[in-house]
Amino acid sequence: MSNENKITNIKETVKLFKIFSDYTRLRIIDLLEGGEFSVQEITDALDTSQSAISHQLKLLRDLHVVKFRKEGKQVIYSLQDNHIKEIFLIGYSHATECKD
Amino acid sequence: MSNENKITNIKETVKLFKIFSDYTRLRIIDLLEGGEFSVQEITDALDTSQSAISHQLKLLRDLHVVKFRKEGKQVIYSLQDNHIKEIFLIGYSHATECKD
DNA sequence: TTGACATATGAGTGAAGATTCATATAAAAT
DNA sequence: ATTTTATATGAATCTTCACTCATATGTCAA
Repeated sequence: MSNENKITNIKETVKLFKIFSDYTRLRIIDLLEGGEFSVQEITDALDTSQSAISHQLKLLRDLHVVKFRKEGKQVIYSLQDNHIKEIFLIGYSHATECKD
Repeated sequence: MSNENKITNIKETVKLFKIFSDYTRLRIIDLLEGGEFSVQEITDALDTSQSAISHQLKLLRDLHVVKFRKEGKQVIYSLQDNHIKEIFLIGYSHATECKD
């Protein structure tokens, strides 16, 4: 592999890990693990401001981590693919099972 | 599981993912994948200031990601366990193989 | 023991990023 | 049509964090 590609790959990997490296975002992902939820439900569940949640959802949308559908005035979010689920679960188990 | 524990677990997971969410740190980890290297070698390989590298190494040390031994005036670093290697490689392959 | 080299570290700076605040948009209800 | 409810978003603020700069520590060589 070229050095350029190597750099690009590392940078992509950083981007991926960054998704999971914020408390609010990870709680959203953790919640959405369990199904689909409206912004309201997410906001209530995480006890965080609606605005903060919406900003993070925008981020996750832009990164193709979540998808959404509209239902009346509500917007229902869910995880985009299992891809994300997998990485989250692997990290979660590593972080919790293997204490040093 | 209690809610307290859940929160703690998520926070631990965030910490874990944060390790991998910086370009310099990830390059260090990627390099150390290949064996042990002195600070000098790391500094040269990553073309970054010695100070910046040392600061990140301190972080990685504190998080038990790397271990080190002294050899004369040199300090030789290597990865602490396979644990870290695994997560890095999983993230790396997800980030690079599965393009959207 | 003095000087050169390797690494570590505290303080300061700057940039990225997460939250708040105010407000916009859009759909439903009255 | 107007009000209420749900969500989104721009700007400002505040925080986190990575880097630089200066300097400390420690080891070897002369």
